[in-house]
This record gives sequence, structure tokens and C-alpha cells, in this order.
Amino acid sequence: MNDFETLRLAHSSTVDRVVEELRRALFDGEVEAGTPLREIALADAMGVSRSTVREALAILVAEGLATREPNRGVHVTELDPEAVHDVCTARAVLEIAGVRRWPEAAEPARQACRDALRAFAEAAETGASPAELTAAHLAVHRAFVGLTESSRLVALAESLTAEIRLALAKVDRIRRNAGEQVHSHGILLDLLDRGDVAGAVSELGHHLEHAETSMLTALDLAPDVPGPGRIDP
Amino acid sequence: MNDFETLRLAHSSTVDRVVEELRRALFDGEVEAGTPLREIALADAMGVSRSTVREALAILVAEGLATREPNRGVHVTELDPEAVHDVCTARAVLEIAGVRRWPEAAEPARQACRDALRAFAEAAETGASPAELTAAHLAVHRAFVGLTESSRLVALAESLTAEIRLALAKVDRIRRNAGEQVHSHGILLDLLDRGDVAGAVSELGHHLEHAETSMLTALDLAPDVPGPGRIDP
DNA sequence: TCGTGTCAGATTGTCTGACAATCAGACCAG
DNA sequence: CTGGTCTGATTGTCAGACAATCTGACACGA
Repeated sequence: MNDFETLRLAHSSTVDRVVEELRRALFDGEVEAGTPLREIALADAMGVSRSTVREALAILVAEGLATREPNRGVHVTELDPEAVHDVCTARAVLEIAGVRRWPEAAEPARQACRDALRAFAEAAETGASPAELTAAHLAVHRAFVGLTESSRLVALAESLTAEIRLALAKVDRIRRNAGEQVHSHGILLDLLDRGDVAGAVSELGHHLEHAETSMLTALDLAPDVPGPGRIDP
Repeated sequence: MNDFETLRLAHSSTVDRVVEELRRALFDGEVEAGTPLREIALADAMGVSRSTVREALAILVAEGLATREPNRGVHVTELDPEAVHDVCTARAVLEIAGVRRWPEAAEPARQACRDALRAFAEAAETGASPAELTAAHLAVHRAFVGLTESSRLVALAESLTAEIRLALAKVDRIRRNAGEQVHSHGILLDLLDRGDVAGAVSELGHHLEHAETSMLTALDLAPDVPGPGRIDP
């Protein structure tokens, strides 16, 4: 007699709002990587208590967006090339696992991939904002992980893409080659729909490898201080 | 001129100690699944302040060992069969990805697998304690994930096994079939060393599937109130 | 010049105490 | 039996405090 189990109002606690605000600031590139996040400063900037800020920071740290050094505070995580490689191999594992599972996956999960691709293509054609494009692109990749039908893996994938967005906050190289990306993903889905899982896996592998190198070069060009260019005095 | 970068003393904060103590209590089955973790009670039971307990609980929640319901507090997570399935598919994805990477993996990672297996075999033969056996067994599986050489995936695997240990706190079915487990893992490594990756993958797949079903039956027998045996009044 | 104490300021880690909002259960009215 | 109301318990959030620790500057001596 009770079919209201799906109804639940989003309880937004103060901590949640602080976390969201900080996340937004990070993604929008309002704070550089490496910036210290001082508890007191944040607390009275946002009109909340220090305890609340501490809780919010703990969440960001758990998500990998920030890093805590004992007695030295929390900083916005800086992604070195090694970390980027780590994130990319992890992504590759999750997405390839999903794609490989295509034949056994439930139909809704497969349809989600097609829908996400269509949305991405539409966004690319109608000239959506960079942020929307990125979101649509990430949604496609998330849909691939969704093929594994493990909420924990999807959650991890989500957290990985968050880390990446952090690094690419001001790079947004997505715009210029969105069309190419849509094409590549389209090929992939065609292969899957035709039953060529192995082909799709290899296509995705190439795609992700390319993504990693382009991410690394973007990261190498973006910061003011280039990473591996030390000078020995 | 400075080669001391690897030296670092473990800074153990109060929160860390509280988290460890709670984790230990959970793994040792001292608190049943579903038990509420009251902040005040814990605080003065462990002689720390409520803020500290709150932070510790937030960490446990982030690890999935506990669950927070807004305004209703934190409970020890109860694993329903669906969650077990979720964890197991996630584990399968990670470990199979690692094994599949065997040929390209770095030699240390491969050696870690062999070492872990040897340690497990020794533990099984010398009749180690159940806790030690479990640890050795999990180490083998962790080594498989290590083949992916992504620290983030290893971290996730770690957190997944933690969730499982939570469910199997008092079951410890590992003892009786430890020998069989060692044998199965040995076969797997032999296949890999012989270059038969596909065979190893399928072997591991079977192993994990079997693990899931045995876990589910264990879970179905263990609790006082059997899950899916409702009575309609 | 270089390495070593020392000191002040800033920041974190932790504690104490407080209070409104919310929840669970009892209790009561219809 | 359904629908209110009350009460105690617990959480969410705040404010203020203090010791421990870090950072950077400064003075001192080899």
C-alpha cells in the first residue's frame, strides 16, 4: 500500500553547503592548486563555525580534492604527473571493465551509455558552455563504469573524475576537440552494438591513453612554474 | 645531499587512535552490525571529547564501515546481500584487471604476488590464528590488485576488504578450507608464470564467484534474525 | 659565511560547555 | 485504531579556550 519509498527530501546540512561551495570554488579554478585552506579564514568568510569548516575539510580530504598534513593544515591537492597517471590507469581499469561487460550488462545500463552519448553529441552541436560539455563528456565515461553495475565502482569513478576536474580547472581543452571526442565515442558504441567487444576495448584503451598524454601536456603548460624544469645552482 | 626523505615518524593523533580502536572493535565483532554509535557514550567511554569522536565517526562513514542517517546518528553498517554482491563485483573487477595486466606489470609487483602466496601457504601449514590466516589471504588478493600499479585502486580494494571483514567478523569460515584456498591461488600463479593469462583470469573469476556465494550463505546463517525470512502477520 | 639557539606569531588539535532542531516513544483524545 | 501532544535523548552547530606545533626572523658563535 506504500509506494513512496523513492521520496526523500534532500536534507542539506551546513557542512554539506560548505563542502559544495568549496568544491565549486575548486572546480571553477577560483583557488589555485596548493593553496592552503585555513580554518579560521574560511569559517568567518562563510559565516560558520570552525568545527563546521573542519568537518567540511575532512570530507574534501577524503575525496582526494584536498590534502592534510598534520599540524600544517589542509591544502588544495596538487596533481603531479605521477598522480595523473595513477588516476588515468584507475579510470582505464574501471571503464574497460564496464565495456568488457557490455554483453552481460542489463539493458538499462547499456541504454544509459547510448543516452549519455546522444546528450554529449547534442551539447557539442548546439555549442554548449565548456562546463556543460565537460559534464556531458564525463557522463559518458561514467555510464561506461555503470556497466559494471557496482555502485562502489561508480562512486570511485566519480571521485576520480573529480580529481581530474581539479587539475583541469582552467585548462578546459575539451572545447576545441569535442567533435572529435563525440566521433570517437560513437565508434565505440557502434562496435559494442555490433558485438565487437574486443574492438571496443582496444578503442577505449587508445582513447584513454591519448587523454592521459594530452592531460599531462596541458598540465605541463598550465602552471606558472613548470614542474620538471629544475635549475641546479 | 639529503637522503632522509623516507624517514617520517608516524604522527598518531587522538582521532586516529579513536578510529583504530573503533575499527578493531568492529572487526573483532565486539559490536553487532546495526549498533548505533552514540557520540556522547563513545566520548566518555574513551575519555575524549565529542568533537574528536565526531571526526572519527566521519572517517568510519567515509570508509563505509559505518552509516550516517541525518539527525539519527551513526550506525555500524549492515551488509545486505545486495551490498555483498556489489562489493564482490567490485573486487572482481579490480583483481581481474590486475591479473590481466600480469605480463606488462613491473617485476616487483609480480614478485609481491608470489611472496604473498608463499606467506599464506606457510600460515596455513603452521596453523596460524584465524586472524593471521585472514590477513595473509587478503594480502594475496591485495597483491593481485597491486599488479595494476594504481595506488588509488589498491586503496579502494583495501576499503572493500574492510567492509567484508565487517560482515564476516564472527564467521571466519576461512580456517577450514584454507588449504583449498592456498591450492587454488597456487594454480592461479602457476598459470600466470606459464603465461596463460586468460586461464588465470577465468580461474580467478570462478574463485571469486565461489567466494561470494559462500559469503552470502555465511551471512544468511550467522545473524540471529535471518534476513529474507519475513513473517507476514 | 654558515650552522645553531631562541623567540613571537600563526595555525592546528583538542577540549568544554552551550543551545536549537530533530527524532523516538509514551501518553492521550477522539 | 488513527491522529495529536509531550518529554527525554541525541544530533548539528556554535563560541571560546588552551596546549602543541610549525614558520620565519633574528641573534649568536665558530
